[in-house]
Amino acid sequence: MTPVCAPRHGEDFAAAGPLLRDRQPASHHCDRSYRQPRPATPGAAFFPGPRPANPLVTKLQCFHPLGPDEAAALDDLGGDPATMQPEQVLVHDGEAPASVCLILEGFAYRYKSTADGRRQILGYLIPGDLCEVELRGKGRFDHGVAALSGGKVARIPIAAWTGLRSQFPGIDRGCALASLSERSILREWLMNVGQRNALQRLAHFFCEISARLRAIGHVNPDGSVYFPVSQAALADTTGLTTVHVNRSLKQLRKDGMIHLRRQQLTILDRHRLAQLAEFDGDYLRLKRLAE
Amino acid sequence: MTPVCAPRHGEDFAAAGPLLRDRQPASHHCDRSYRQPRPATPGAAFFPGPRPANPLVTKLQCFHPLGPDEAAALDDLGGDPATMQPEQVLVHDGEAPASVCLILEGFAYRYKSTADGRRQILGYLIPGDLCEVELRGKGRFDHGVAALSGGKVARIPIAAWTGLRSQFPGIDRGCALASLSERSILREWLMNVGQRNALQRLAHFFCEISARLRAIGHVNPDGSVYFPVSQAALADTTGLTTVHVNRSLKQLRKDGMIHLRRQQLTILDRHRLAQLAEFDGDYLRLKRLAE
DNA sequence: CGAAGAGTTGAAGCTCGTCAATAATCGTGG
DNA sequence: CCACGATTATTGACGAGCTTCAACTCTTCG
Repeated sequence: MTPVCAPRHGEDFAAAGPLLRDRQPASHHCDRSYRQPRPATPGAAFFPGPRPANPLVTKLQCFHPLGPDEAAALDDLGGDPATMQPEQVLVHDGEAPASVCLILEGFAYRYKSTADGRRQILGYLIPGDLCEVELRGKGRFDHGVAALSGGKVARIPIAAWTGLRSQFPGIDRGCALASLSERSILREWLMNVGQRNALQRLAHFFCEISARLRAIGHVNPDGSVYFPVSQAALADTTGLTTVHVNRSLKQLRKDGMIHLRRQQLTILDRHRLAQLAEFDGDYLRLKRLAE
Repeated sequence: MTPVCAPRHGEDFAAAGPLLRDRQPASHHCDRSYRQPRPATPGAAFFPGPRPANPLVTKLQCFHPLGPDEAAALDDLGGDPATMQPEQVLVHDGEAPASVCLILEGFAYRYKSTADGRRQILGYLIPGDLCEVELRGKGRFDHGVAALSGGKVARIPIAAWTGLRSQFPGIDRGCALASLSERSILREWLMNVGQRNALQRLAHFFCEISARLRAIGHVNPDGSVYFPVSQAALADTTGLTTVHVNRSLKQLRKDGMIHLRRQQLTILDRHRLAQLAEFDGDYLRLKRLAE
């Protein structure tokens, strides 16, 4: 836990562009937010090649095959993607948003906070992930959603989105399966935080997020993945403190399991890491897991 | 955690009736499982009055009003309710059951186990709760479900159940809302285990389960509720050990917050308990909360 | 370069876990 | 109705994992 009210230095989504915060006084700071993350080693291409226009297509196809018309419909969704900045709130706790929120680039996270500012991260949203309104109309969020890194989001009006889901059964089914996957992840996280020690919790999270990133093709040629998760966020994810996260990471590094530096995560020994964490990715329900 | 392979001394549901275990050698032990729990104090009526035939109706109405035809359809579901015995497995981890499982009496729970026998309880099923197959056909469980106490279950064939949901929109919506409630509970549990201390975790769980039981009318005249949850189960729910649960309960009792004895839980000071746990029942999404 | 954030480290302490033994309770059979 | 065996609850002593506090270093970015 980290005793700061989440989201730290949070900004309102609606007031994103012009609003400047004391913490980020520079005027074109937001550039950073949707720039491709810099390579881990100078010169190394960050992503294998040009990305498909709509990561949602890639993501849904991890769960259910889409027809060409369905993929086209999703591509047409577009709208104007907005940039998101680190710690910017996408959905407030208690809000009933009028739109569905699609992550195009970067990471976001769901969270809950305690009165004294402790924060629990409830899940991560990576490119292609949707932050849906639960059941038309009725959907008050019982948690918040915020950007973890800079990136891009698309806001899709609820009407348009439900229309799309009802019109294209493949999309609908893909989303339903993705939603089940999310619930399975929640259960696994509860297991993680409730029953495993610090080393295992971190190892499990690394296995999971790397599987998800691989599934949507977000792997660098050298096998590393973009991982903009600070140790403070790791702490709030695993129910530990930053200090203990730091020490546990040191251990994992010493044991040759991972390499984590400059927002680049490399899993050096997938087998041992999974064994330590008792990780079995079946619960993710991904059709095709890279490798 | 409790280092025993969950479900402890588990029995197969299919082989329920005749199967006897070394641990329970007596031949009519199963009597206990579907008997009404005995009164906390001799002579006290356990339930206010005769219960409605189908607790599912009561439960769904906590989320969405049902038409008379819909309630009638649920009543007709019936089938032959089977008795369940404590620790009997209702759905195995990894199973793809052919029926939906409705709890009629008693408590059940979802769980996951580690290799070394530690167990995390992922949620409780109380009368009226359904253990649905997730998405027709595809539904392999990534966790197990077992009876916590003795009770009764009804098995509803998937086809009949999906038919019912598609035929009656009120039922369908009620179930969808109930499912959202379950997910919200999962998130709240993650928060609980990740960010709160032992006292708070227990307090929060008591607040939650008592709210759910009140919502379906399972309250005794004296305000107590049937609570067949052993300290070992509480430990596996909260990610603590039985010893520490025991000490924390002692503290809660000393502070005059709860009374817990012989499977009867009374919340003596709801306000202070909720305050300690930072409990706000909104996430349960119950339309009418008793009181 | 300088400031701010993120990561790292040490020392001390507290919450919670482990081990182990005793007491209370429950269900069953005599 | 009481006694017995098994499970569950309770307690003490001790130890470990994790937290807290606080300082320092490294990285990032204007």
